[in-house]
Amino acid sequence: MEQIETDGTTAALTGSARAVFRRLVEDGPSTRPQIGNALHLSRPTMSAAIAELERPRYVEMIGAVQGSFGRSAAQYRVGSGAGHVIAVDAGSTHVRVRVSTLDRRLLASRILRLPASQIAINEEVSRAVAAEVAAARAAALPGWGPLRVLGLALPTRVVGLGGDVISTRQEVVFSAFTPPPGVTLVLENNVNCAAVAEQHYGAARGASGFAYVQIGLKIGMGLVLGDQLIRGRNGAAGEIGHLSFPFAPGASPVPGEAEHYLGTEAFIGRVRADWPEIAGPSPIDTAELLSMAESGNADALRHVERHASDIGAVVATCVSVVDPGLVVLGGGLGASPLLLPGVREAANRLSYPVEIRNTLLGTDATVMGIERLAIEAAMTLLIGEEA
Amino acid sequence: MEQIETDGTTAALTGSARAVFRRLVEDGPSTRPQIGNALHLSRPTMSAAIAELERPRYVEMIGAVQGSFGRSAAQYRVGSGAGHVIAVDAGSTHVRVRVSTLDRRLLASRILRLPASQIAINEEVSRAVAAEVAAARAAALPGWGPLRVLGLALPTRVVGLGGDVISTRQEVVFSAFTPPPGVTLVLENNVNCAAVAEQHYGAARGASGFAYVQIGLKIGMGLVLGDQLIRGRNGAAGEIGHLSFPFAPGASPVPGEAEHYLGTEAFIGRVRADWPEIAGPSPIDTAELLSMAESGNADALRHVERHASDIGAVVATCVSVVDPGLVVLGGGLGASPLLLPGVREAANRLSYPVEIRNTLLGTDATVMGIERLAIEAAMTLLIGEEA
DNA sequence: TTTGTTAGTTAACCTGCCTAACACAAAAAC
DNA sequence: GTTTTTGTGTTAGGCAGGTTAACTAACAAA
Repeated sequence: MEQIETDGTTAALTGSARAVFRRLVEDGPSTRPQIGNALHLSRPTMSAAIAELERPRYVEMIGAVQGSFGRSAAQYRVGSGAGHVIAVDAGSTHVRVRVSTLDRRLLASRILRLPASQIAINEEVSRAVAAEVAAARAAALPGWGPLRVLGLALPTRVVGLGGDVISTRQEVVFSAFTPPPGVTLVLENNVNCAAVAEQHYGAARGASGFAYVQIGLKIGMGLVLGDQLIRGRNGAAGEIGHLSFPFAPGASPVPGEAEHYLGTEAFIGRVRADWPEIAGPSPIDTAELLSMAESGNADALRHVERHASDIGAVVATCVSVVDPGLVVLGGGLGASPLLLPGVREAANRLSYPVEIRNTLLGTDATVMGIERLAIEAAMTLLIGEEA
Repeated sequence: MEQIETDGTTAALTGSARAVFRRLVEDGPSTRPQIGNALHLSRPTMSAAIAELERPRYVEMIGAVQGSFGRSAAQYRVGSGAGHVIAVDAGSTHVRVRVSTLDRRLLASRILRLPASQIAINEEVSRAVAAEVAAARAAALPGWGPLRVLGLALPTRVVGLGGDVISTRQEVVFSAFTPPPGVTLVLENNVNCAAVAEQHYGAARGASGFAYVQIGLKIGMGLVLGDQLIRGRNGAAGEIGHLSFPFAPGASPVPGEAEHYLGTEAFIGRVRADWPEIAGPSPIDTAELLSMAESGNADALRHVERHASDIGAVVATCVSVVDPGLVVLGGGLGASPLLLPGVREAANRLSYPVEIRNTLLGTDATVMGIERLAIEAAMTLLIGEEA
């Protein structure tokens, strides 16, 4: 009943072998005794598991580690048979690509700056993705093993097969880009990706629930509750840019108005309209406004404070709905420590106690998150049912 | 290595025995072949599992079922050794008690109407809970087996051992009520309980995620996402009464103001203030308002419509944050079909597509939900790790 | 009474882990 | 340079928890 894996499909592995493989993927190179102790596996079981995993080159020995006494221990890592993944962040200003093994050793990375900021995903972005993926694949070496999964982070809502694909613009990314056949495709919203990255590698490491709030050209949120990413029925969970606004007695709320009020365009517009002539030239964009505020400009500081307070009110709304306990601020404005105190004050004044932190990953968060999701999908392919 | 279970602690059961027991708890009496087919267990394994479960009386045979041909099949159900649970809904107007076996056979039930509507939980409620629980326990028969779990649904935030218990008032229920020693206690917010009940037995059966919105004296929400109840770091997930309000440019939002505006007190106040003198006497409470609206009174209908629209705006806020895809309306006003179209229209206009339904369980939802949670806790006690 | 069909038990086996005991390698002790 | 100490890896055997195969038991219809 031996299942010969000619291509990259699931080989029938024993439970302990799966656990060992997962451990090597998650925690990087380890010696046999380290793995055995961590997973509470006996040495014979470790021997059997390693033997199982070495046959399809899922793992490979990379050396021996000598302790103070005794025989040296063999060290293993994920092997070439496990293959690799390509992670792509198709953003509005850049296309970022990471090619990595399942244990996140970087095989190649590319960054393309788009000629102009693309407000929505379009054919230009699609062409750029096609070119970058082709370039990454052309550089492939035999030691990379098979390509298991291609992950794509998109600045749109993303719905699965059952959903209403038309209403999202997610298909536009394929207008000029044909994904390689036979490779599993993983699509995810870019803010959700950033949240995943913060959860595993960034400011939310160790938290079982938190909200990642992106504050930039658009505003959005990625929600992780009970250790799992919340996507929503229409892929719209966390679409706080779509909150209706204003919300007051007698007022007529307009859907999506929160984004128009809180996005950088409207924000910088209000700043410039309100800028006193004697204070010199008004800032041209939020980056300039931030640097003016950093150097102590009182008018700039006042506007940043005000915006932080507005963001805090939105954060408070989210806190009242899901009570995540932790909020990580990201995106162009959210990465700045200047907004942090204002958001923190407003959110805690208006709702339940919540910790607020800045991103630790910055612009790399999205591509790291889609990389993580691609690796998880590859693990499901290889050993089934990632725990 | 045989573990003799003298009291009610975990007996070391085999995996298949646990699965059989769980199946009997969840789906009620079944024959051996039914269970075996459903769980893909061979007949020898079924024999072993049943034998294991019969020794501690976790299951018992209750008869034989005859098919069209062949030998009749033995039918089993959960036995007295599995014990029972007590579920208590300590509400603001009633205290409801259900005593049931783990497979939800009702052993006893009690309803006490409180002398006056208690706006918050207090010693009066605590005394009532003590009396009702004592009465239920006094009626216990030997066939009920041991009391495994006491579940309490409370109209407060509920936090676990790690949390800030002081801020929640949840301890007030124990001011005059001492829970029976040695019995596992399960506390949960009453709206969350109602959500759990709708998820398993009511309007949200089969949905993997939805929001239960309670509209009555207070407003609140219970969130189920990815099949699990979302409680939040401070037990405040779904506390939409605590949303700050108003939320508009230049306005100063006040925390908790949403409840003051949307609760029945303020609502009926606005109705009475606005009531035209020629329309006759104004309604005294929302129940009267609803019945006037039902019989076609135009002024009553107008106010109900307006309120539905306000509720719809809050629902839209929740939909934009978590996109549950389904919202179940409950509570005194939420149970009425009159509000449904207005909420549905406003929510879908202001946010993403969302199905809106009325509760199917009404005032029983909370006690049924805490019963379910108590049973789940009892299962964890008996077989560990409820899947 | 025979026959066909379904229910349950017994026997034998398989998988996936374990412990016990032994063989092996490398530093430390002599 | 041998021997000891200590940790690494393998071999042998056992056990838990499932399987299939084959038999016995029970019951309705012919």
